[in-house]
Amino acid sequence: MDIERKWQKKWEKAEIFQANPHGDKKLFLTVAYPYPSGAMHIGHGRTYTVPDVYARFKRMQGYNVLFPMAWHVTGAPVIGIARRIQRRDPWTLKVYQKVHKVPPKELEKFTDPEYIVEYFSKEYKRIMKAMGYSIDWRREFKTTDPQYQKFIAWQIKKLKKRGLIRKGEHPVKYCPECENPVGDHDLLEGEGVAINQLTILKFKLRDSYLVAATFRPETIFGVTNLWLNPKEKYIEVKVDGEKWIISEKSYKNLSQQKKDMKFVEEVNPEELVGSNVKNPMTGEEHPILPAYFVDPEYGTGIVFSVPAHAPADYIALQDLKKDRKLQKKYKLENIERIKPVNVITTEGYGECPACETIEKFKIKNQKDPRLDDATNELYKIEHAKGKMSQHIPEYSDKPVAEAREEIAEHLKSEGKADEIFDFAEHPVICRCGSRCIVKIMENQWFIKYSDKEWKNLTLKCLNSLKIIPEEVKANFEYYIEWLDDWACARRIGLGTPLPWDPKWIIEPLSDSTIYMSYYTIAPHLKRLPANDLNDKFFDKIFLGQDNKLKIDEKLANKISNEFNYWYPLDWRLSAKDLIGNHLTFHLFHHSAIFPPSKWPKGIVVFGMGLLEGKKMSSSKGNVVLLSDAIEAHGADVVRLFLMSSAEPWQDFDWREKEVIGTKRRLEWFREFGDKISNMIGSKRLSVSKTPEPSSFIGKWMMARINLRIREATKALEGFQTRRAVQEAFFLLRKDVDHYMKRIGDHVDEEVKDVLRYLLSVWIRLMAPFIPHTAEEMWEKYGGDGFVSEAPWPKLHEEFISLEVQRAEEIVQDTIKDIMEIKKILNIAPEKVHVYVAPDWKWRVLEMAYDMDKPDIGALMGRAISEGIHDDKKELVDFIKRILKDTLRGEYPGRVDEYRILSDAKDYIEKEVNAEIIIHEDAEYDPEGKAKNAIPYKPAIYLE
RNA sequence: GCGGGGGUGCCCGAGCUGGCCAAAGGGGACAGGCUUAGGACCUGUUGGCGUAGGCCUACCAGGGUUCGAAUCCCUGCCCCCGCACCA
Repeated sequence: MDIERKWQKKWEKAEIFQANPHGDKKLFLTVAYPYPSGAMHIGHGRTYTVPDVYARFKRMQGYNVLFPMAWHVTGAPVIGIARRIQRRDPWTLKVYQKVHKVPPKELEKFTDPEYIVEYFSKEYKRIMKAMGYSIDWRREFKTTDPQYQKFIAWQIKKLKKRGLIRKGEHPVKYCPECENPVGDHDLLEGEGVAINQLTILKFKLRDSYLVAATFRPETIFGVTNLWLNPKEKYIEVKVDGEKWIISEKSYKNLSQQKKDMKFVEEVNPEELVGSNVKNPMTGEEHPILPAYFVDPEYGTGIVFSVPAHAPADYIALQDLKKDRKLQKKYKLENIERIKPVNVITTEGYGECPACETIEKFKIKNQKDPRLDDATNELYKIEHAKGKMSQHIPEYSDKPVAEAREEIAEHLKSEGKADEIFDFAEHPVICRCGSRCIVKIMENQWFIKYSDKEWKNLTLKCLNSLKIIPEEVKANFEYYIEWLDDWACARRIGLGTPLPWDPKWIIEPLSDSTIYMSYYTIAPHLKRLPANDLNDKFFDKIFLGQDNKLKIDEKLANKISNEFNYWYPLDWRLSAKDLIGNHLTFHLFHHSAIFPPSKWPKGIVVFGMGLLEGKKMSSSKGNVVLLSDAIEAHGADVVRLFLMSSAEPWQDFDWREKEVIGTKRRLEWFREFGDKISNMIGSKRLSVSKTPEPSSFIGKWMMARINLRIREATKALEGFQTRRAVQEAFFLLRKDVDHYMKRIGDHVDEEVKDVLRYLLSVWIRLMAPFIPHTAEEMWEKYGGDGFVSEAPWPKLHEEFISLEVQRAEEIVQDTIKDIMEIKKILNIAPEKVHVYVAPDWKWRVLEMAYDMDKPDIGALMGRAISEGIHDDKKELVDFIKRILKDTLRGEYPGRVDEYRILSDAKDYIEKEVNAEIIIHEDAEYDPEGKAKNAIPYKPAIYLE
């Protein structure tokens, strides 16, 4: 732990992560800046470690790397949090005490939203430093800085000038008590509940209308009656000169959507029951009937009944038919005569799909909880596969999905229908305790992502960049296509006011689309008065316009040059769930504001974090704080674990047990360093000198080291951190273990050279992942300067010889074969005879590889004609054998098996615990085993 | 519903441009070494069968292409994620 702090201080003092323009190999990467409303947990740890690892890797490769960080403090959540803290809301207090571990003294100050973000951004910064991130902190800013606000104002004005901003209205979740729109985090109940658009159909009753809300306007042709709940209160309201009858409970919601809606009087639902209303489509008369399943809060509290297609309607009708008392009470007659009317034909269903569904689900009455499932199932099937039935005028044979739209449009245009919004589920309750409603926000500002031309430009931008992983590209395409106009301003929260309509605050996703460019100039702007940073200034800096500025021209040129040096952004990293908004906006805005040469060049998308297999969630307390993890295991362990347990775009799972396993492996690495340095003496690591061993195993080790360099480098280039760690650590470790076993105690100069080289390479390969440990070892074993600035291990492709690796495989396979035979025979032989394949077998093999499609006949023919081997029986047996399983893949080339095995003789003897006799000719072969030898697979005889 | 991604050995997870895949790596379990019995560490085993290095059964289920499929195609079942004004 002290080691980690020590190196963090040294880095800071040496300013090695401060990036200034120089040289032409630059790399600029950013990761989504945090919204500091809570403590940093291990999920965040992964998010910020990935870019750090990549930044460190690229720095070692000689790039001038810029990795900056800032704080996204714009938005509403902290306002709500502060309010709840002030109110001493027990749930909020508990979360902040127990989950975010805020000390009581600090928590007291959390009634100020600004303080919350200040507290947590400090905390974040502290932990980011403790994690060893190679961030250039000079560029730090927060999104409420006056200079940044100037930048945001410039950006949004730019869009407005391009005609990409418009005004309109928009439905939102709204708390009438707080008089504010509410987000999911503001809710006590009803998180994630969607807002649905419903069609309302007007059924005329005398001089007023009963308005029924529905998702399925197309079923209007199958209406048999209307339902209302006689236990609830109903009222008459005036809308646009019309009289509507709705439930009292729906009034609150609807009155926020129909601005001129006025309460007129209460209506007794009991008196309505039994009267007839007129169908707006067909003009038929339908009776109003009582039903208790009708939810007065949902829609309008009035439902029209389509018993053929709605299970609830059907069962309610059945219930009513059985209930003589109720019929009598409301003087209902001819109830029996009401029959379901089919309107939709769906394959697999008959005249009355609702009846069939009721039977399938075995539903007894309208109080059955399974009724929802039944309704849902039928709804989905009919929507997906249903067609309007033959007898329906104008719409017959039309798919339901189409007919639905057309019918609603048609009725609306005739004034017989309207639309409203409602929550998909009730209730939705604000943290203040009151029920939320859907409110139509008027005069809302929108960014016009629906603009066709803009979409095309953005698609072009998308096609010009690299996306990791590639699969999510389809996702981007989909979102660009699908994205509609975005409400880009809010009435509450921290942020930048809209320049032309300052009572609106620019919404947080809209103010973080091109801010990466801001990092490139942030250090300078900090020292300039915000008022001097007008639009002309940004036009000059970012777009190269030749403007007269309030600030010194030389300085402005310098700033502009720095922007041009760093931009475009090479990599943007962000989470998977932000593809649909932030990342897509990022592309939209860049394409609208910057020329193609400044468009982003790459995007990396992250997965989520799991904790012991369960989804992490701060609000549920299911998190491990990053600071606790560092405390318990050390930053390098946390880093290594996070990087090795999953690729960035996959979900990772924090399992304490495996974290501890990672810790042990890291300790092993440190100890291994000591072990090696003891073996080779305390000489300097050989960074530039590459050994050239002459022994097989030495060559093999060099091949493996370089193979790992190659693979780890390739993996890191593609942000495959897990793969890189596998190669650079686990697999290399396996190779090294093997090498150590192979050399036994023969430590000669060659071995020392190889080990010195190995250690030097290995520390550097691991440095991006475990920078503190790597620095410590680098220093200890005599590396030059910081390992963070050391050159990335150079790949010597020439060492990666297939032949050398194949040779070692022969040794290993031979041992394995001997062991297997020993096991089967259950004997402990004194001597093991090993026979290598004779020359003629190699020649036949080469011949076989030479042919396009080797078969027995052709091979035999050629072998005989060339007189390769006299014994035809042996020849044909061998050919059969190699045709069966040897001829696969690429021919690795002929190897000198005798030399290889002789070279490894001592080792093999130790492994199999018997004397090894290697035969080039089968001069001693009592059981005739030698004939089994084939290339790469010597014959074996135990005695 | 729309869109995206998946189903691999006890668990996690690689492989999935077809052959060297009974399938990397980790975890767990078992056995042995070490040690004061423990912890840590090291070694080995971890689908079945087998008296000569082999055979059989396996990568959700079913079908197909191929000399050959975990890998390609079709069908079905199941799972996960996003769908907005929320960072």
